[in-house]
Order: sequence, then C-alpha cells, then structure tokens
Amino acid sequence: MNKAAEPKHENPSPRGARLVDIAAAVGVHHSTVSRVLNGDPAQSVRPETYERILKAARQQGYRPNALARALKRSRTSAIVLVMPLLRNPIWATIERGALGRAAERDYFVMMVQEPTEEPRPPAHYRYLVDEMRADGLLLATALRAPEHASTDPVVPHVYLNRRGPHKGNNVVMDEPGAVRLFVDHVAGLGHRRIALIDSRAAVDTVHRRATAARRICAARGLELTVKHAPPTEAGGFEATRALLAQGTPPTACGVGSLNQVFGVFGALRRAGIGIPAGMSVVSFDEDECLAYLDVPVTSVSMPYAELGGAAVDALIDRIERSATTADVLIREPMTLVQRVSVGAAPAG
Amino acid sequence: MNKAAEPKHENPSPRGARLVDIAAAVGVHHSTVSRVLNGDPAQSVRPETYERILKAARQQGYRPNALARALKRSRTSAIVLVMPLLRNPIWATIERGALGRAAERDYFVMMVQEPTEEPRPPAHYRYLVDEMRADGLLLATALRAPEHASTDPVVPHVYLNRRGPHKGNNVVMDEPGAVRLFVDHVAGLGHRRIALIDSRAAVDTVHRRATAARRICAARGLELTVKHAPPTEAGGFEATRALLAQGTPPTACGVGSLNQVFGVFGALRRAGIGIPAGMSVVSFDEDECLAYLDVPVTSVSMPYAELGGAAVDALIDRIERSATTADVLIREPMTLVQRVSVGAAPAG
DNA sequence: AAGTTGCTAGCAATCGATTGCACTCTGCAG
DNA sequence: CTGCAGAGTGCAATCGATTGCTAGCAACTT
Repeated sequence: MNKAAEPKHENPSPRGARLVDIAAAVGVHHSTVSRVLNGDPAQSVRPETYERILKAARQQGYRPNALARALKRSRTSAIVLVMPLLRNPIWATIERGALGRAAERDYFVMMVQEPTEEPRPPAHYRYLVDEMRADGLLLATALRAPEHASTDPVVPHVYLNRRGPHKGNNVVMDEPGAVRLFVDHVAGLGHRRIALIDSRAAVDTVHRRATAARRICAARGLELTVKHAPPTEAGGFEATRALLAQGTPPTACGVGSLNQVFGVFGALRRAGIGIPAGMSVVSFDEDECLAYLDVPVTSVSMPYAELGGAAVDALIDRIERSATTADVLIREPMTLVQRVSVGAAPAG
Repeated sequence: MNKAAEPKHENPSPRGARLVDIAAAVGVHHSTVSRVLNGDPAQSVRPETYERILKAARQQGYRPNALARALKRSRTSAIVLVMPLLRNPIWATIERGALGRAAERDYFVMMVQEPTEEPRPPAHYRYLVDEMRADGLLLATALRAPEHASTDPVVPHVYLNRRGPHKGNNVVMDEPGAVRLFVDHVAGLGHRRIALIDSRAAVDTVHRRATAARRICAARGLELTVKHAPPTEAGGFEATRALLAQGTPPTACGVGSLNQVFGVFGALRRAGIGIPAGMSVVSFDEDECLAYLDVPVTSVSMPYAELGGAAVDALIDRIERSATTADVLIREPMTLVQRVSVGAAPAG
C-alpha cells in the first residue's frame, strides 16, 4: 500500500464518486443525496438543493455502487442464465431474447455455461443465489429432470425450454404444435412413413417432440420411426444411414437440430437419394443458411427470442412478487418456412 | 466443557447462514470464523475450535456473501465479456475458452451483448466497473477503434479479437498467418487471380485480413480483389455475384465468415460455376458442417478457444497485478483443413 | 402567545465480511 | 513474585448505500 500521490483532490476515492463525495460537494448529508437521487417520494427537498445535488452528481459522474446497494436492499438485480454450450443457433436466439428483456427490466444477466459433456443438476447452481451473486436462476440446461424433487429452501428459478420436476416455473415452446405443423404438411402431400431424427431422449424438448409425434402419427394412422443421435453433423449422418437400412425406409423426415440437417443431407447424398424426390426433409431449427443449401430446406420457425424473454419475465415475477406463476407455453408466431426440400410422396 | 447438544441454531436469516450464525453456533466471535475459513496465516486457533468452526460451517452450508466480501475487499472477482450477438460460431468458441479460463481463476463472467445494429464505443461499458459490478472488461465488440484515445480514469480492459487505440491490451489472432495459409495453398495450385470476401472493413479482423492479403499478394505478384459485404448468407451471395460480374473473375476466393460461405455457394451454384472446377473456395471459419456440404469446404482452423482464454488471462493480470501487459498474438495451432473445395487453377 | 403543521434535512443503524489492534490468559524465565 | 512472550480471541472500524426516525425552523391556527 504505497501512498500514490493523488493530484486531483476532487475525488478522494480511487474509484468513482460516492454518495458522501457529492454530499460533501453540495454541503448536505449523504442520506439526503440518496433520497434525491432515488426519487424518494416521502422526501421533500428545497428545489435549489435538489438541483445542486443533481448537478454535483452529474459533474462527478456519480454511479451508485451496485454492491453496497444490493447488500442493503438484499437484492442484486442480477439473474443467472445457465446454458448448454452448443453450436446450435437457437441458443443464441434465446439468449438475445433473454438479455433484451432483462435489460428492459433493469436486470443484469450473468451467463454460466453448462459443461455439455458432464451436465450438472440444477441444484448445483444454487450457490450463485446463496452467495448473493444473483436473485434467481434461469435454467436452460437441456436434460430432462430425473433428479430428486428438491425440497430444500427454494431459490427462485425458472426452467427455460425444458420442464423441471414441478409445475409453475417452466417456460417451454409448443413442441407438439411444431411437430403437428411438420406432420400435417408431409401427410398432406401423401407421405405415410415418417421419421423423426432427433437428439437423445434425455433432452426434454426431444422427449416432447417424440411423444407428440407418436401420438399424432398414431391418430392419423401414419407409420413413425424415431431415431435418436447426437445433435451433430455426424449424428444426423449416422441416424440417416440407419433409417435407410430399414426394409421400407420412410419418405419424409423431421430433423431436430440444425447440425443434424447437414449430416442428413450428407448421408442422403452418399446414398444417391434425391431431395425431395427420394426423401422429404424438414428442419426443426430455422436458420438463414437453410435457404442457401444445394436443396433449400423447409423448416419450422419457432419464436426462440420470445421464449427467452418470457422466461426472464417469469423469473423476475417470481423474484419480485414471489409470485407462484403458471407454466408458460410459447406458441406464436410459429410458422412453416416452405422451401424445396419437401415434395409429394413417391408413388407406390 | 459445555457439551452443546447440537443446539441447532435456527438460522434467523431467510437467506443462507452468515458468519455470525456459525459464530453463534460455535460460541466464538465472527471475526475468528472469518479468519479460520479464509485460512488467515497470522491467526492461531485452538485445533478444537478450528474443527468446530469448520464443522458448523459445513453443517449450516455456509456460503460467503460475495457482495459483502467484494465491498470490503474492493474486488468483485467478476469480469464482463462484451460480445456482438452474431450467429457466427466462432463467438461461441471464444466464449467457451473465456469462461473456462475464468472459472479456473475463480472469476465470474458476466455477459453483455453488443447490439449489432448499433454498436457502442467501449467507453459505454465503463459503468459496469464504476458501479463495481465487475473488475474489468473484456471487449470483443468487432468494430475497429475510431474513438478518441480515452485518457479518462482507466478501467482495466482488454480487447479481444480486435485492437483498441492503445498497445498492451490487445489479444488477437494471427490473421496474416491465416491469410498466408490460404494464399500459399491456392497460389501453389496455380491460382493467380484471388479474391477475399469478407465483412465490412470497419471490423478490425477484416481490416487486418485485407491488409495482409494485399501485402502478401503484392509480394507474390498475384492479382487480388477484396469484396466487403455483411457477414450473412445474403452478403456472401451478393459479393460473389459482384465478383463474377468482373471481366476476368478470380479463380480462388477466401471467405471471411461461415454464413457468407453459404451465400458464396449459392451464388456459384446459380451461376453454374463448379467448385472447385470454376472457383476454389476457402473458409476462414472452421466448422464441422463444412465437411457435410455438397462440396466439402476447405478451411483455415484457428484456435478461438485459446484466444478467449488468453484474453481472460491478460485481463486478470491487469486487474490483480495492474500489470502493463503486452499485446498477445495467438498463433498456434492454426491449420489448413483440406477438403475438396480447392483445386488446381483452370488452365489458361 | 402557545400549539400545530409541514417542510427540510440529519442521525445512526443496518446489510455481511474483513482486518488492525488490543486484550486475556498461561507458562516460564529471571 | 514480577515480568514478559505468545497463543487464542474479541472489539470495532470499515466498505457504500438505504431508510426509519428525529429535529430544527417557519408559517399558520386558535
């Protein structure tokens, strides 16, 4: 601690100005400054004092110390977003939606990456709230909840794009709706044998899509094959090869993730199967690049930014009003982006 | 010897246990607990007391309040990562590298998204340090620094994948090396007219690549065309069309971003130009999907995770040791991933 | 003239952890 | 028996902001 010569005596603190600094400049008590700056309605101040405080605060570039404030208020105004680290662009979209909404509501978002290879139970992230780094958790880890229903002291949290063990704090996409869009479209074109290539069933969204697909296909008398594979190019490739090895392969398939789409295309190309002549393909992830592939890919476009925003809203409601919110299902706008990878079923 | 029959001091705080709670349970002053838990070397405690403190802390699941600690220590152990919100997968990789390194060094990372449509100068993010939400800034906003050299009170910060107005706090990739890899490869196959399709020149990485390309091509007597376009599929598409409209179009091109690659492919396909027969293509972003396109794309693979990690190291060094670090250039491992989108130059 | 009201503002406790300093014991040397 | 060292702890200030309560003072009411 060598005494660094501070040439500027305006601000004794090495950091920014504090309440006491501007109080000293104006000649009032710092509590008065606090009330003025926070617009305390119970406080009345002479207009002149008011102006001088505001001016001094501006001049000194006052920024409230978020730590001290949070400590006193017992509220950090920060939330943690726990996300898997995947290349899938939907996560970026969800993130954008969440960050935007959080900013609107004056919250900070701290990101934590879920190690994909070794996912942790949501309870693992409790410490962030216990250490008072944040007020609540936005859990976007992909896996379904096999864990013990956590009855320990509850930390505000909301599950994003997955369902947790309890009702009331889940914000999810209308996956059955997306599946129906896909099935209706291809069934309308005469396809009777349908496939779903998706990530592993332990992923909640995948589970819901697969369940919905089975229900919908059963109701329509369609034959369904579900293939689970890693959400990568290689995963899509292998799943497609397995599909083609069937006696009577499907003629239309929905693909759960963008990366798998590339693999599906690769496998069909290698097998000499034309798209959509030999196989119709629909992606459940919409991305601009799909329009530029050798065969532009039809996809189901889902409102991921809204999903992120709605999850933030739900979490903040829980934090601020300790509200027992209801599960949120994001439906709109969900559209089928028709390009050319879907065609009529082959005759016969 | 008071045999406290586990008086189970009901934690009066609605949040987790505090130092005073475990101090009360053990029957010592909370300052003693603090020293024990922090392993203060200047402290001597009876082994028995030591054990009881540790046990009580464990029992009550003590978590230090990060806010109070940071307030007292004047250090938050958190850094902010400011990133553009782009679909480009390199950002996810940089992020992974940064988050991993930060975790190793016991720092938290708070993400802030740079609005892509309306980028802000780095100074805009100062408030995060001024409000003591973090100790420093990792600036990964893409634009080159046109701003006035900021001489105001310095906040610890490091520029990531771009260069700021000053030396010493920039961590960048060896873009000239990447360009050389590309040019050497295609020149070695006989190409004499080369193009670079990249984002706008205001982006620092783009500027460095373009500059390097001009220098290298000039030195080798190669003809170079640089096209700037948005880092999107549409951008790559348009740039390629413009290129093909030239009297004697180039026969090999490097493409700055993954999304543009799709556009380039689309435009070449539409123009009936084969890859690599009519045009060799190299991507400056490596991604697994490139291997699965109809013509697998040769790319330059760069160590983005290392870049993110090195930037975190540089920033933390600046924060903790207020060190005047040197600029960091990430070179290794940088490789040319050869696939099939590059071929010999057309004869003539 | 005394009491009441309203405006303006200060005092001090508080949030939870850290840390320099001081204090109380023992044991032991002088 | 006195003094002193050192082990083992406690006290209280501190970080910066918030907020319930108090207090001075002027104006206004009976």
